[in-house]
Amino acid sequence: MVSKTCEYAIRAMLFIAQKSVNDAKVGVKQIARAIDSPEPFIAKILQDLGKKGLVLSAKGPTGGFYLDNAGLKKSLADIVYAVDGDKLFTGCGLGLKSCSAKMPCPVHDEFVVVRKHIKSMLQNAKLGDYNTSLELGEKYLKR
Amino acid sequence: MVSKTCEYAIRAMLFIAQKSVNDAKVGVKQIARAIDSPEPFIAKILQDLGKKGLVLSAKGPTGGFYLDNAGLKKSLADIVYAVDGDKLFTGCGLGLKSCSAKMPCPVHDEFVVVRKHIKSMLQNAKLGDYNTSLELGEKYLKR
DNA sequence: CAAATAAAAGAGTTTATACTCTTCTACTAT
DNA sequence: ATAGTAGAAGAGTATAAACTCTTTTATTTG
Repeated sequence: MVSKTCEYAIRAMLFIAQKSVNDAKVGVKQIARAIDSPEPFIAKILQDLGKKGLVLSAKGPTGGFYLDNAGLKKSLADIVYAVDGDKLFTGCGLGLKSCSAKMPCPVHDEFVVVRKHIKSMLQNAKLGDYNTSLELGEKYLKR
Repeated sequence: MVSKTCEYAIRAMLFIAQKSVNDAKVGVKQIARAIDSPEPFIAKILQDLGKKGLVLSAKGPTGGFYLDNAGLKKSLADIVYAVDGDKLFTGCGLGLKSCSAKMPCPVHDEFVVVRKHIKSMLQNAKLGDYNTSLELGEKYLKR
């Protein structure tokens, strides 16, 4: 559905969101532990998201990654788009380049519905929405 | 969503279905041309589907691949399952191995709904369902 | 200012997927 | 029978995604 890189990105961002409620910052090491990912790999992904303005970072002691209020309102769809591009939202289900309403593949109409479903689901899921359930241990980011 | 191999498989099977209405058989060369795929690659995929009982084949002149009535009633879900396994239907959206209702990732519930949607869509789409629209040129298998 | 900490950057490796090439075997029409 | 057609099989290559390692640069605390 989404790339592995994107899965890591979402999990990391949800963790950062959880820790950002009181202006705290989290280092890569802590993030990697929390989401059970290779540390240098998630570091790279976050650098990328930082460049694209989806996460803030500070260097030096007590530095790390964090989100402001605007960041907490970003959706999972924003992350997916930044990491994987729009192929999940717009590509053809059978891999045809010119697939469209005018020149549809056999399952075009069905896929349009499914994709809309996925898109709206991801757009409705905001990074800050899961803080309390994560805090309460009702939802998990690893294993 | 599905692997490229699986996309080719579906397109090839839909083409074979279209040509199987009057007991005709189609060769790999013709299939490759019709769905615009590398010939040896689709040959291999179809060999595999043949072993799994999803498509029939005959050797020699006038031989090729074809489907019987039972085969025409198979769904796209059967093809996806044969080629990609069940990861599309059952895997976690964030890549967690132990994700379940008991130990859910943050988006578990939403993904369950989406996956059900995808699954039922693929189960409802039978190989034989597209013969007339393909014949009429309303739907496309290449480009 | 110095030391420690943490992100930034970029090159390098591994692994899986996609795709190709070649050879072999079976079948069937003439 | 034999020649032509078509599938079967398996090894081999290319490319992209996933992941790692090392070095550099910036910042902040003492």
